[in-house]
Amino acid sequence: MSEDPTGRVFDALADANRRYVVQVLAERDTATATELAAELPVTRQAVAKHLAALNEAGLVASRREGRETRYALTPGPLAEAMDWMTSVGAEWDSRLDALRRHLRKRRP
Amino acid sequence: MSEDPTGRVFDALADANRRYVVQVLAERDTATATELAAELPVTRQAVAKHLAALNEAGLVASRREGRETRYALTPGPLAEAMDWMTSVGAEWDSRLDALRRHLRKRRP
DNA sequence: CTAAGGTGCAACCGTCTGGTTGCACTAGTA
DNA sequence: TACTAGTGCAACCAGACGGTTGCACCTTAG
Repeated sequence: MSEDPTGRVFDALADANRRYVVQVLAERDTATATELAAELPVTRQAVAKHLAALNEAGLVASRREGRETRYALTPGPLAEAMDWMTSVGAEWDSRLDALRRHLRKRRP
Repeated sequence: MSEDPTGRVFDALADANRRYVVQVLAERDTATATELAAELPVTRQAVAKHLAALNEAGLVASRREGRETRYALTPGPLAEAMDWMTSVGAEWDSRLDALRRHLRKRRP
């Protein structure tokens, strides 16, 4: 994979625990590794690794705050990944129409 | 990962070769493993594995045609993956606005 | 100062993954 | 029939991955 931004995003989102972290981070604004570990069936260190992966994918940013490190989303790369999907999806298209209609619903 | 449709899609799209296969399959309608292998720096068997992965993710379907097996896209699951992205993305939002405008451009 | 909560780093382990090679099988073709 | 192109299957390998444990290092509360 190495230097492949889109690939890193997809790879980061491929893990269910990582997706859960992203979801939680989307609801509340920030969270720490230990907080997240409490809601997941894995160790705090495992979560830390996941956060590191998300960070390397550019999806998350860390900020030290006293004795804890809080993480927050940085959604730029996610849009890029979606961009890849839409541009490829535009080629064969018929299904994509349904998708577009679906997106419209969220923004009347 | 096991039984995780969304995860399998993201995982399938995480590999650059696999994404290239999807891209090619989006341009021309169908292709065989050997055809694809000719345009990639890997063996035919490697491509076959990638196609198997894409197939398991539900992104691709195979059809035997005489002595060759042609593959074609089945874009349903891709929309599901995008759905996950949009529904999560909707939470924090500001960046998502730019994305929506971007999508609108493709469909005036 | 001391104790405790929160991190980070490193080693280790089993498993999955992308890739290869080798071989056997099927289907058209000369 | 004999040849050739296209597949499929299996074994194998090195490296990455998700996860764990153990420990040392700050930072705040008593």
